[in-house]
Amino acid sequence: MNYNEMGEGGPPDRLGGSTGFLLAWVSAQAGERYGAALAAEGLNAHHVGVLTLLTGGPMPQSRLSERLGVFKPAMVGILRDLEGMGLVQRSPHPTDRRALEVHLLPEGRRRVQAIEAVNQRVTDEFFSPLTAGERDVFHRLLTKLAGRPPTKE
Amino acid sequence: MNYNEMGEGGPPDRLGGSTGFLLAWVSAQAGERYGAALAAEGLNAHHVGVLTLLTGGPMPQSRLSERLGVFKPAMVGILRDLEGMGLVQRSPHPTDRRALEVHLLPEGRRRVQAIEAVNQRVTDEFFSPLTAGERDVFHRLLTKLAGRPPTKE
DNA sequence: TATTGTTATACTCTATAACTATA
DNA sequence: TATAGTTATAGAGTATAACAATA
Repeated sequence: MNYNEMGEGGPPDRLGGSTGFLLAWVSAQAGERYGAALAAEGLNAHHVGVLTLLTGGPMPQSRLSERLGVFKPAMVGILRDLEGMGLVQRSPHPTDRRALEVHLLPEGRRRVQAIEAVNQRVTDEFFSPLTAGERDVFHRLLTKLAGRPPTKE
Repeated sequence: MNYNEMGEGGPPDRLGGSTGFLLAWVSAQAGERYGAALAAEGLNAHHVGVLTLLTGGPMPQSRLSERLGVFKPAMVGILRDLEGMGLVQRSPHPTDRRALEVHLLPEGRRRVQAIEAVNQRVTDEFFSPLTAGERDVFHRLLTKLAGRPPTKE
């Protein structure tokens, strides 16, 4: 279902009453905006996922696949992109010669900061219908639904 | 990004702090559960969208495509499915001989009620981490984000 | 000339299989 | 025998093109 094309003003009346449907629709709208902002940077969600994970330190390619829920063949292309942009580097794993360890290059770290700025801007715009207090509540409720201990951004 | 495979307990730490990411992750989880429940009924989101829209009365095929944001060629298959299940019927449009008007059959109306029961059950389960009051708040905040006048389920 | 519904086709994403080189 | 990374391939899902019938 293409929630983004379902009408200009919002979801159809007869479907918009369900909380689950609303959740899907709002999330699709947000994804559309984030995606467009990232595309302007030449990146997609996969790229951002990899870069963000690597801020915690280098990681073998196989763990990146696991952590992001991306199949290994797809990860090959993602890393080729990022390496082509000079954002990451693949180097031999110190002990396992089958594996490649993926490092975040300085340019990649700068890009992560740029992404965070974009994220902040899009978030501020997207959640502008809510007051600051409402945003906190929304974040807290999402955290509860995600089944994690509540932590604030 | 396959948000459903990103770990059993929740989104990765380094990504889960952003409200936008949390929204995408929670929505993907919900979609996964709704999708599984619908699949057990032999339906998908497109089928449900069509059936739900038709509860308001018959509609030409072209308007169904518009309202659901589904391309016309895809709608052909969706309606073939639903007609095969005996849930809808396509009949000649009274005035425009190019068009086909799609009607909800009695069996289709019963199925809509079954879907609503499934929806209610999955919703209750999915939002069980929230109190009743929190669910209302969540629904209201989603409605504000969807840019519609607040209406309750 | 434009629109409805259809078929045919292309393109993107995602998933699986199979191969190599290691372990 | 199993795993890491790769290539090749298959499959959904989705978008476009083109057509016949009608407006």
